[in-house]
Amino acid sequence: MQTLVARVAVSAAVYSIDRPYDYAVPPALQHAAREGSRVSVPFGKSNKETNGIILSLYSAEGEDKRRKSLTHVFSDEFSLDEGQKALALWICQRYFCTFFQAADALLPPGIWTRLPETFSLAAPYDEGAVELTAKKRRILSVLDGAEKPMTAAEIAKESGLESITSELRALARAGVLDCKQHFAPTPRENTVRLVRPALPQEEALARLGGRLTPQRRAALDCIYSCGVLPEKELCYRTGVNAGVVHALADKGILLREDQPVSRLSQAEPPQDRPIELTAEQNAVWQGLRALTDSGRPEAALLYGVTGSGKTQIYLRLIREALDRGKTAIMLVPEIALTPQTVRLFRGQFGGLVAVVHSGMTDAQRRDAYYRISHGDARVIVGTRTAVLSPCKNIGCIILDEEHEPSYRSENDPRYHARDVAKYRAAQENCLLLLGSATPSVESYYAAEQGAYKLFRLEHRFQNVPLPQTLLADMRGRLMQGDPSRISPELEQELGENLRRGEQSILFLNRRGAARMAACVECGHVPQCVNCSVPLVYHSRNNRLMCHHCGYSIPMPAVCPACGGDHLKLIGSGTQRIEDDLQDLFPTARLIRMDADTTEGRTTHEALLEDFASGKADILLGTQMVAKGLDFPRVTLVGVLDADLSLYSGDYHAAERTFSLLTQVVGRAGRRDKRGRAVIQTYTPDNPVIRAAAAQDYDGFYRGEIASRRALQAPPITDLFLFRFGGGDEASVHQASLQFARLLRDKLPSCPDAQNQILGPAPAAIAKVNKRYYDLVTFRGKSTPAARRFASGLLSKAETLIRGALATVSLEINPLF
DNA sequence: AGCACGCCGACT
DNA sequence: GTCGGCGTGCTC
Repeated sequence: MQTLVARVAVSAAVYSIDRPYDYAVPPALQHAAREGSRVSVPFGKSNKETNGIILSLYSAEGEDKRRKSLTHVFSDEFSLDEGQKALALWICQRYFCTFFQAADALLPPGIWTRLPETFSLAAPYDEGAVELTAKKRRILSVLDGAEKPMTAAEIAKESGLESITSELRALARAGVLDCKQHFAPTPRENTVRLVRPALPQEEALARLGGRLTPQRRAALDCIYSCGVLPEKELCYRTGVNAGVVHALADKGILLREDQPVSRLSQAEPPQDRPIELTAEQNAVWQGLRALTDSGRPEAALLYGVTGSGKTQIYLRLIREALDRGKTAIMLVPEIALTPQTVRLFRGQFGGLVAVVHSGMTDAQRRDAYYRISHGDARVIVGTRTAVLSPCKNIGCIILDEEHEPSYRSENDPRYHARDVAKYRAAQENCLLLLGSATPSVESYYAAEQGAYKLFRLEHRFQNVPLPQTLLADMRGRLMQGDPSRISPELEQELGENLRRGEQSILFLNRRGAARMAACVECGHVPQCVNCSVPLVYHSRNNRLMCHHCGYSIPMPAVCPACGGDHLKLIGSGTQRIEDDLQDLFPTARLIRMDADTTEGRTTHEALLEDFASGKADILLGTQMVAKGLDFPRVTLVGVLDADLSLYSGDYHAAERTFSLLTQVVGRAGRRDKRGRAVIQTYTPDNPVIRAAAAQDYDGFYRGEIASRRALQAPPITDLFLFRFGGGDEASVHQASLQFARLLRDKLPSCPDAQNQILGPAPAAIAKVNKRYYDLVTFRGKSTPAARRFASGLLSKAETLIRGALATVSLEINPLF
């Protein structure tokens, strides 16, 4: 006897048991089940209904007793194709997650909706089939009195019992209860109801004759002058009720149709505006063009100083990909995905653009997914998640500001958009272009090694000179007990700018610079009860808040430890600097922008607009003022606490600081005016600070790569980091210790690894959200063999720690 | 005997 | 991760 069997990747399978599981396809589902289909299957001893994806189908002879059957096949629209399957496989191997986790990341959200299982008595039931505990009797009596099937939650509520799932499962297995799983239909595409005339106007009027009421007349007048309108719009414009429109449609005078929202934007045609290039840009473009013509996978790094016009080259590349009938992916950092950016690409490529980012609603993301997978959208503009888009036939993938940390996912799977892009470009034989004014050390190293072709744009647009930079030494002031955060150098420059009516930006390097409360008497610093970090003062609500978990307390009047009234705020928040500035320059108009003052994107945008239109003299803020908009009238930039981000202890610290400072300083001066920058620092001799002040990337890179080599840090070698986490510090510690011992035994047999183990050590922030973290690391080259070895160890670690109330994950070259 | 808890193996 | 089976050991 022949049975159709599906090999399924199952969502409930954890890493150490992640493999395809075989299920019989019941006849009723055989028409729907395909390779790539999303399904529901029973899994585990309790046969819990679990999501899955069919990897392949085959026919088998005879029966296999152990084989269970598919329960349900989800709608076809969001099934995985071959390319996505290969990508998911690559992701789960590279980022140490299950196949299902990887595959799910490629699909839009909200497509797995299932209703809770319901239970009912299987009448008549056999009393002798199970031994009935008091709990089970209670459950049966509740169900006996019920009119319709109940969910577990309803039964629990009705019976007053807790944790009844195991009883319900036992009763279902014994055949006493019927367990039913229901599936909600997958949400359809968002649609708009459009209305258009079905007849010529005279004919319509004739047909209505005397029944042409004023309302009908208004609706018809409107629709005949507009042609097509959304029904809502028609009602809105004419003030008629939707019933009137329905009546006209029933009489065959109007046609109503549902149009997917996603198709509407296609109405906008591509602009085909000429993309002008300077001589230097053109040279780069010709070089890249040669790469796209090669028909092989190619990768290039475009190192171009701020304002050198990288975007023009991106537009040209995308245009060229479209002309060849291909698609293009344009990735930008989270902070840069502003309405302006979207407008730029829409202006050029019109309705061919799909925007993809994680802030969109589920329905919006499904629409975008639909348009991309159907080939309606061919230019994908978005943040890191856009690199997972279901586009086919890719002509080029571009990462702007490739060094940005937002390309790294912080949730499982913890992929890096740059690496995924590299894989996809290789699969598609297309060009990967990485652009940056401060390339990541990794990428520049790869370019040096010849893995990437390197292109440079050395000249700023219209040859605007780089700002003149001044380092302000803060050390002396600190020792003299001068608490002011504004150096005399900066004060003087600010004063000058105000006199001349020019704008200034002050950038506060917030990393570690937040305002904490500390008792001057006993030294106590209020900490978060969940996370091992100091609480940060927020002036908005006068509370101390945790930036990791959101815990907060009102600002205490007295020291919670010693009861003294000397609890003071230390560190410098933007609020405090705002006060200082207001004291120094009482007439200056200030805009302060940080997490306190800007809730949500719109206020943020509005503040920047205000500043751009000259409604303020000084913009003061954190990270968010560093990037994004160009302000042509800004001629002075000040950086406060430049070095604070240098000492956070991970190997990315110097790189992050350099790129931040370079970008901020690059904001100053445009067109006709040479800008000035003042960098306030406590370590003016630090080579990273000096290189940033001089806008000297090459100098920075040479120093940094030497120090990475000395430290044996990436990209010279790779770090395999196992992270153990759990609520109980002791058991996390025990687990990581036990694992480190295991690793010591096994590591000598690992190909491409150095036989040296780091840790277990507590993570830099050891406790986050009531969870403790321990790290165990080894160094090696991230080769397929080494990754297989590490994967095996992760599985072992997972089984090792079971019951320890701990979890373990593995990352290569993570952020700490 | 009756059950709570921890450990262990299995998951198609 | 989650369940069920089984042993241990405590309690009525």
